[in-house]
Amino acid sequence: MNSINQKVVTRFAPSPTGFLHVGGIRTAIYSWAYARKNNGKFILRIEDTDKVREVEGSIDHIIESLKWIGIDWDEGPDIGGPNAPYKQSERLDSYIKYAKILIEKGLAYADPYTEEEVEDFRKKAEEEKRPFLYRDHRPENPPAWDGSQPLRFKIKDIKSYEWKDEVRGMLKAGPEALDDFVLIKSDGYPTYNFAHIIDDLEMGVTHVMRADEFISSTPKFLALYEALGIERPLLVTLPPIMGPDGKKKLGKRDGAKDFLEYKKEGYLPEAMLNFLAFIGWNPGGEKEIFSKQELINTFNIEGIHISGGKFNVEKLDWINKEHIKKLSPDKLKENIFEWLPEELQIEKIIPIIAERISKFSDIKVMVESGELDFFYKEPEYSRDKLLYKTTEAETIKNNLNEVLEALKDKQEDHFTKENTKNILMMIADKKDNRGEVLHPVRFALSGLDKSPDPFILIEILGKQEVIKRLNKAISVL
RNA sequence: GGCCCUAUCGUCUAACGGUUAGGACAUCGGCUUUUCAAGCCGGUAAUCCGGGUUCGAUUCCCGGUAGGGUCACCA
Repeated sequence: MNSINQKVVTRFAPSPTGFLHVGGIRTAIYSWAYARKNNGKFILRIEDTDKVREVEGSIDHIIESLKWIGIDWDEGPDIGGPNAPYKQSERLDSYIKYAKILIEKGLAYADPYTEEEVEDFRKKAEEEKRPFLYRDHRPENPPAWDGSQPLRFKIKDIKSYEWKDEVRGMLKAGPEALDDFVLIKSDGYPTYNFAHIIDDLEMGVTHVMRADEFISSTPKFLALYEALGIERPLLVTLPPIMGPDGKKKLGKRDGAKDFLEYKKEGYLPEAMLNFLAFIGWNPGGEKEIFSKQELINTFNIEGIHISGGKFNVEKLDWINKEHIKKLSPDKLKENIFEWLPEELQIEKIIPIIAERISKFSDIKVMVESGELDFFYKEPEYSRDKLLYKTTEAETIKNNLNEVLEALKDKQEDHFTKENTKNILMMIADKKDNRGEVLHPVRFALSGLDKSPDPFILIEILGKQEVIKRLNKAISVL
């Protein structure tokens, strides 16, 4: 077992079969956060042993996804490291080396069957509602392995296993979980089952964090560790992230999208980090908004959950909003301007937009719905709307005139939110109904049923535009 | 079907034998500078069922039920 003083080494090992979705990202977050918390090492390794399913460009896409959310690694395919290479397809010599050791020990043998024959065994087992076990068909005198057949691991001791999982506690499995699995495929590449064990060994990985679908194959891994006489890393099983129905594990098939889509939708990477970390882990307190550094400082294995959690978009939006609020003025401006059309890039509107969005793509919706038009376009006035809940055009007209009178002699720099609020409220409070002052002013300036309050509108539009619009509105009445 | 795992408000969760079962999101209601948003205040809402163990079970054990994972020359 690993001594307590050993430096923590974790890894994230995706296969380049397309994009990463939130499930993969979260696994990466935990491994990374744990390594950072313990001043350990985090490795990125690419498990590209399935050449058929490999998708061109995946590695770059994976790296881009991880970098966006703020995960960094100490060793990896892009930056190298003492255990290079970090792509399994380039580590074939290692697998062959260990395969030969197993052959010599009489613990690995060539599989003489064709794929079709094995497939028939499987189908038969399935029809009989039995689990498929290759070892039921284990050949008595297998040929010498020449690399053209699959090399299988020979399980010498078919027994029950019991092991400790750092999250689940003691886990067990019957002998049915053990089978002669393929070590090296007929194309010369190793299987995941074999390769990851060799790599973890050579790279000194101390904690293997992965989702719970690997629990059932753990006895096979355990048998392999025994056969090789090697110390195993600590096993940390992560709970699944469930799909929208809350039942099935989230997968690409049921809506799991490319993680980078969240970037396109205008989510903040630190919000994604915060949100994802909290599906399946909780530090125990009531604090929910965590910065990257706080997350690293707080992360622990004890807080990892056993059962799965659902991906809740409403909660994500809330967390994102909380992170937007924490943005520095410069950062906020930078982010918001990125989403605004040229003519709307007015610094003064940033606070208004910021309080109305939960993610930056909401700005796009606001722009498209014309909600922001009044900042640079004179509104079209409707008499009915100006009248609001009264039918007394004279009253409204008088009120608007009163406001106009109060404002027109003020200096330009007097047109602040605070000042105009005092002026307007003083006028409004004299009336029976404050809305008969506030609403027409707001509408005269924005032309919208729903808009920010009249005071901030005055500040943003400035003296000249305010006077102009008030006059125009009065002329309609 | 075999093996394995899981089970607290609608959702994410706190509780590590003793709490009026707490918080957050969502929802509902109220307040403010009578719109909208935001903000603030408040409400509704949960221990899957049945047995044990115990003075006492959300918590420990067993069974049921429901859900999930896995049974590839995929990872």
